[in-house]
Amino acid sequence: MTRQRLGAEDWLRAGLQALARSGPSALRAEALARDLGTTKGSFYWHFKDLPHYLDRLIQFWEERAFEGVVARLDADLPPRGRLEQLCLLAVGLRDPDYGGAALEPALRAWALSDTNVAEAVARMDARRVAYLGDLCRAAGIDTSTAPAMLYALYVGLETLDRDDAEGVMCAALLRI
Amino acid sequence: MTRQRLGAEDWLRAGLQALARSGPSALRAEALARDLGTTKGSFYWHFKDLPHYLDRLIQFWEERAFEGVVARLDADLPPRGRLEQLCLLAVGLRDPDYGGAALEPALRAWALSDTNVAEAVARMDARRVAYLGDLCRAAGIDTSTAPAMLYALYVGLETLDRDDAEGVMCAALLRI
DNA sequence: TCATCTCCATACGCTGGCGTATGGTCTAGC
DNA sequence: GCTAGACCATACGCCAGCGTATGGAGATGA
Repeated sequence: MTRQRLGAEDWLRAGLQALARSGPSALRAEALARDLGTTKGSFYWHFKDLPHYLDRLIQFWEERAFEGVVARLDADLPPRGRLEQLCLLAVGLRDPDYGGAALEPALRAWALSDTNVAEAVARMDARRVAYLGDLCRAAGIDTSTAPAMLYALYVGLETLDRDDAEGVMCAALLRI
Repeated sequence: MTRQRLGAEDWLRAGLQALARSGPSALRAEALARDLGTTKGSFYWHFKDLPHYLDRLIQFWEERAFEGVVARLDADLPPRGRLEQLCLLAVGLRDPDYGGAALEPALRAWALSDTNVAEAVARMDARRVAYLGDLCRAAGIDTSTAPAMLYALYVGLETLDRDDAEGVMCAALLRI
């Protein structure tokens, strides 16, 4: 049973889930209200209007999508170990509370029609590739293509949502 | 100067371009009519309604997205050469008439809210991975992960639309 | 008990896009 | 030139979703 009274964060979580489930067109006040079993009266209490909500939603994602994975890494692992752990965590981890595996593909789709989203996604990509670059450098791996390759592979595996994603990532890591 | 009289195919090409440029929400009769410098009177002459148009659009893409690349391969190249040529062509080729690099990410986004699209994309993925598998087998490459890896890498590079996509794909091919 | 504040429900006007109806324009064939 | 058919413009009714206004329920403190 869900809580009776909702907070802004409930609406944001519901937004990410709806985005992952049905794409950007699901981000509408009345549809989200149906998902949450309430009415848009609550929505417009917590958020000024739809654009403000969407801004908060991107921000909500951006605050979690990087730290959420990196925070799980073992700090006492050597660089190469952390790199491998990161890659396998990324393709394996799926938090259904925040949309699961389909979230980021949907976000990238949303980015096509919203400049703010496009900028947030670009920032996130740059941040992640830079972090992969740091790990590769520390592990003595050539950084000319490896970070971009690992990240593209991650994005592709996430998009395709294949069952053998971990196996494929593993095979790639063995060849680097 | 564009033609005065439009055919169904003009609407389909415009649809793929709009999809790539602005995402699935751009697939509306009146918006497409604006893009083509006409009115929706023409749209509803060529198509019964929006769902029929969208079905034709998926079909239009599905008929071209596989053959369009494979037809460009040199038949007299050895298997490994064809494999490499295919991968580099795929990440390099961009036909702006059919939406360019952003098309397929947008299609995958659209698939989130439309079962028919999801099925078409899944068919296409399976077909391409199977073809990569054939090439790998013929080239004596282990097929347990290589086809899926190359394809995921392709999807990721296409999604990220990086300038160094060819270089990254090249590096991956050298390690297979 | 009562007042107050937080949060939600409902009703309303507004806009934008869908699909239809109807009439206009262009072109081919005669 | 005329006619028929292919193609497009415009106007209309309809509906879904936005944002607002207003009232009501539930908790909390005096």
